[in-house]
Amino acid sequence: MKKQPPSYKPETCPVSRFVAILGDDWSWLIIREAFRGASKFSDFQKSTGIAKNILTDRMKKLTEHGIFERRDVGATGPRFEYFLSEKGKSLEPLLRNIIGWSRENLNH
Amino acid sequence: MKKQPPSYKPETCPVSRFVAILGDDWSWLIIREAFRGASKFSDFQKSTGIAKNILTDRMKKLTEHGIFERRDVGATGPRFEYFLSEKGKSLEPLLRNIIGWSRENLNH
DNA sequence: TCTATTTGGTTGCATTTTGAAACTTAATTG
DNA sequence: CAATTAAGTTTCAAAATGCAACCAAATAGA
Repeated sequence: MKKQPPSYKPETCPVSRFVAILGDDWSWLIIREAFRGASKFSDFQKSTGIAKNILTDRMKKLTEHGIFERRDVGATGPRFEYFLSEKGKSLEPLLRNIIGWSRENLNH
Repeated sequence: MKKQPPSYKPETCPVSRFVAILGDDWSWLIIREAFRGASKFSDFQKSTGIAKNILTDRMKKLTEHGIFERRDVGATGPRFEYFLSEKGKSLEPLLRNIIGWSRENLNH
């Protein structure tokens, strides 16, 4: 999404700001896993199947935007835990809506 | 999103099915424009700023998934109108949620 | 203490998707 | 029947994605 005409500049358009962060293939799956209890990098990586470099980018982006927080949990090896911030948790109703709409409208 | 482990196969995961269709940079902006009254190819193209070839792909995809319907409206030149199906209209609460969440949580 | 192990990443490169601009096609108006 | 209009297509460059191999920090165990 390179070009943005006046009506869709992130400064003035909530939908534009939304898709800039959550409008991709993986973020919602990552967030859903978090609600299910995932917290370690490897949790997300294994359960979603996302490539490691892409997961690194997404967690960084979501963390920068305050949806996740990254915490050091001293254990063997590098040891970080990603957990949903209050802002992240506030996505739960939206996630439920997505799941509900999908179940009703996207037949497999 | 190439690889999909068992727990995220579209057949069994509503979130996966959702992002496969609505998890991209443009679809929500297109849908929002439709709720605002856009209907012609050029309406969507001008108001969002999306490249024509990408818009072609998105409208095709959204139409194939029953969110838009394409109708011939005989006027000068090629003359199609894209309008939201019932399924498309059923996205309105979700769109409102997205806008609301974005306004409250994504500061510009 | 020294080494092996366990994460959580990076890097390099191939493949896919996106974007911009120019071009094409179909229909219609004058 | 030519000019116009709208909806695409095509071409090619640039960016994002995916995979596999590699690296690095920290602890556990000997």
